Amino acid sequence: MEDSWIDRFKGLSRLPDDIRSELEKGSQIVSVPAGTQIFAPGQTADNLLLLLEGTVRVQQKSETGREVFLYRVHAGESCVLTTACMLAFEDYSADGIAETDVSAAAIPRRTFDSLVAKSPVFREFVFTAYSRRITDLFTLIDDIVFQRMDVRLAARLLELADEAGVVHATHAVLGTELGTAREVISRTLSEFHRRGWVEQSRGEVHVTGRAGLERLVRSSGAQA
Amino acid sequence: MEDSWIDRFKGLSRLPDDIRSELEKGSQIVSVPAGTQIFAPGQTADNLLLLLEGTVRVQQKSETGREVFLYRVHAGESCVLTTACMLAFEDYSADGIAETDVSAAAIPRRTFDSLVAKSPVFREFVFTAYSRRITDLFTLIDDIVFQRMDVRLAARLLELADEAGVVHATHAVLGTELGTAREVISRTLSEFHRRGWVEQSRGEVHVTGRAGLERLVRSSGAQA
DNA sequence: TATGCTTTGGTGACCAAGTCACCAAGGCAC
DNA sequence: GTGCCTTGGTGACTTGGTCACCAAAGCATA
Repeated sequence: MEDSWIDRFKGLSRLPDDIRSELEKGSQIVSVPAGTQIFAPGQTADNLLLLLEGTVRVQQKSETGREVFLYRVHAGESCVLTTACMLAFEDYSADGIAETDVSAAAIPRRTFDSLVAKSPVFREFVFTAYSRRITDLFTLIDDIVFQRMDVRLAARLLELADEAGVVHATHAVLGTELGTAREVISRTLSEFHRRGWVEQSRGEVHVTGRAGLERLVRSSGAQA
Repeated sequence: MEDSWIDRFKGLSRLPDDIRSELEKGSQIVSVPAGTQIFAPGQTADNLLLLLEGTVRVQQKSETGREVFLYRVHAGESCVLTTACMLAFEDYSADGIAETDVSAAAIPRRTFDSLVAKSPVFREFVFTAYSRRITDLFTLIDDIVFQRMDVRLAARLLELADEAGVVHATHAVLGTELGTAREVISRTLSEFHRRGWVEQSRGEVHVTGRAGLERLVRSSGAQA
């Protein structure tokens, strides 16, 4: 019991024993390969997913066919917004895609509902996750409206770079992430290159001047 | 009992009698004048508000000092996103301002928590409200990223016009509503005027050619 | 290995929108 | 009335998004 996945979630470790075991028995661990569509518009979500490994990218298809990146769910977080739709029996308008191989604890509607009813700790966990997600959305809107593209791109590069400082993404992908066009990414990256902050090769960007990017991000009164 | 405010909320009318009376006894009707700040960042929300009369505008102050309009709560709806913060004991990052005189049923945290625990119908009400709000935010992001300003302004004018077709708002206010600059509103309105769709006077816009605005909105594959 | 297709990235021209600086007219307080 | 503040208008300029291309890199396969 003491090695349960439950302990990977800060808000859940305080659960009393009876609730813990109901949660463990009433849920199951699932694994899906990278690229899997985890949920999609028009398809009712039946499970709340708590991510154990990997990342899930949540985006929305616009009426015009293009896509907007909304947020990314990391290990230790939950796809909590789907719960609204689970309990409301409404369709979700965004889709979620496994960016890497993913494993997660899947809590079916029945278990979820029962835990929300029984456990104040579980309720707090769920609403805290909500609150964080919603705040993130607010910040996203703020960024889109007021922040310059070069600052947003710099921040995103720093966020996506691996230990070696390499970002594995095409210009087109970076474009969708930031809700802009590929050309804009190309132009901005050329500018970053000119300043000696990045090197480019096909499908990846090497961050060579973290400090410069960081200075740019900080200079715009930005946070995180 | 049959004239209770509860019946103004579709999702609540199915509440069983014991829950209904708990809700009525555990909440109170409050009224505030137009312009009141109903909740603000850094101030914990203590009540879930169910709006009976009036409208509340929810916006966020950005780091740069400017404001982004997020959404508007109408009579018959709830400021449900504040519940996330109520139960998560976290601060809300947006502020809510009464646009008109407002009356609302205020449900304190204690009552809210107890109802969520006891009543599946109440849970569904809450999560449905969430789901709608979140979907709205997604649509907003989509609009901001992909929709042209003239289309967005046209849609907003149609939405804000009273029965006489008059919108009471300065260019600056319309600017914040759409997350753009006053100048852009001025220019776009001049263009609408040139096309005979609106007349302007200080602090208000008269919609004289609904059909034209509607055509513009429809032409861009927009909904609602 | 040559041939062609697809993916990725680069570029110039153009348009839409945000920013800046400034001015003019309307309304209000005194 | 006089001055002040709010509201709206305008031109010049920058940033970002769109469109139409093209070139180079990778890949399949004949």
